[in-house]
Amino acid sequence: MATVPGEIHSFRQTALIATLRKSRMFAELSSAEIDAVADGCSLRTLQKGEMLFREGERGEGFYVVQMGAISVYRLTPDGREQIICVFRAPESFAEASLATTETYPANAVALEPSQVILVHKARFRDLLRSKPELSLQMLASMSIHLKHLVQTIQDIKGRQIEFRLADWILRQSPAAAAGCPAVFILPVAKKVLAGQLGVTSETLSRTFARFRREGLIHVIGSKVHVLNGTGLRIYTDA
Amino acid sequence: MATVPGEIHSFRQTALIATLRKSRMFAELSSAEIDAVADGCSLRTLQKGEMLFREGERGEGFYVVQMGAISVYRLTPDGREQIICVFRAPESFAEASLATTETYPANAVALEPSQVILVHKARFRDLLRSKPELSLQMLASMSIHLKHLVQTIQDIKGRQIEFRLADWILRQSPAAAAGCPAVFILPVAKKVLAGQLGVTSETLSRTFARFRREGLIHVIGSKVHVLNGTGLRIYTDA
DNA sequence: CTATTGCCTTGATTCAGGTCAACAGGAACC
DNA sequence: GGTTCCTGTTGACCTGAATCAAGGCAATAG
Repeated sequence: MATVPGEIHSFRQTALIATLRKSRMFAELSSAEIDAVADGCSLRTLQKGEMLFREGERGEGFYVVQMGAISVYRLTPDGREQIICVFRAPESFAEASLATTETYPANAVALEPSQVILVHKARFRDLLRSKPELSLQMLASMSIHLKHLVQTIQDIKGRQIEFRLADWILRQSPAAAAGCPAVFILPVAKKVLAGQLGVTSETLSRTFARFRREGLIHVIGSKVHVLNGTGLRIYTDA
Repeated sequence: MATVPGEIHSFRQTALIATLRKSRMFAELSSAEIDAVADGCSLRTLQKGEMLFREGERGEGFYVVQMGAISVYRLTPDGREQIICVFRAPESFAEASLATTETYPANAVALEPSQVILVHKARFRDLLRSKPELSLQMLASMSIHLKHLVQTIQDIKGRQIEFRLADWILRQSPAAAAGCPAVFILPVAKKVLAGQLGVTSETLSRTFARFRREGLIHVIGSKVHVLNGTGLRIYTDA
């Protein structure tokens, strides 16, 4: 992108490369290969609430989150937003835009101040042609998203927020899942979490309240105390 | 798979190659390349109701439908089946199994007597390594599925079967979508269609009944007369 | 120190769609 | 012929979650 003189540029580049290396897709590349990928990237900084892309825009490439959190969502015809997935470092998303000339099928917005790495389409395609192994990584990455989406579809129909919230809580805190009391901080606003779980914030609030009433958890602001992980299990097993 | 002597084998092979050529993924390959792909394939014939694979099984590769219809679905914890997608010739599915060592994340069953081509994983991966362009096709194919799933998630939450059914009907019959009266045959049993649309068969039945009462369609068995496509539009636009 | 604004909680009400149950028409089979 | 099995239709009822509406509580702005 913008040419930045020496020192700063190399600092940026170092951070960028470190992120790429942490991402699943590029984890197994050699230094030289990562450098090659990094050359086809640019960095974008986003304010909280700033859009990264919108549904219908031409895809420029795919993204790797370096910092912050990006919510990918669609708007239902009646205007509500259905969050498809929230990505954090060092996850990648919108890989699909690589393969087709089509436009992004969803919107992406920064939930907090964020930095994302844009991997430019054309340059990356060139790279793919010369590095067939890379394409297997891409396929793997996309298949994980596919699986995730399949899971989401299931969850949304598979009834009961109790289930989904209990499951989500236990995934946040391995200790709690093991049965020990534990505390963790909500990584996103409750409003956003509600979106992720596919319900309104009112419903999420009520479900937290129910868990609290049953003595399973204790919520203070964004701090969640899991008092009885085993009790939550009951919901997920149901 | 099983070696079949001369004539029959080559007949099979010809049909198989014809199907591969029609599939989006292999459409742009040369004859020699398609032959190479076909060498890594085997054919499987399924009775109606026969399982192709089950959730949790090791993925042997991905499939191209040659004949019939395959329903890919998951079971919700309470035992209902959520159909993810129904595939017909010459669509391909389960591409995701190529990239990872993981197991199939869903079940696949033949809705009618069917034939599918199994593209073996290991052999196809070898091919990918030597033909990087092929991997772009793969990526494109998977991104279409991704997009489809995103759409499905949206539809399931995005309320109102009226919408989904009206939309589905209009997609079955371009003529009806254009506003002309038209007739078409349901490609699957109503029960299955209900699953695809994410509702019970009772609800589907009632929705058909409503459309009938409103004079939009007329259903006799599996024959659907669209009387007023424009009227159906109203639901989809809402 | 008050307003304003955004986020969260809680209650009352509504409604789409699921569940249960009864029944009708076919198709396949004896 | 009758039986059984299967798919569809329709009705009665129930329920999970959305919607509407009213506050509460912080944090920031004036």
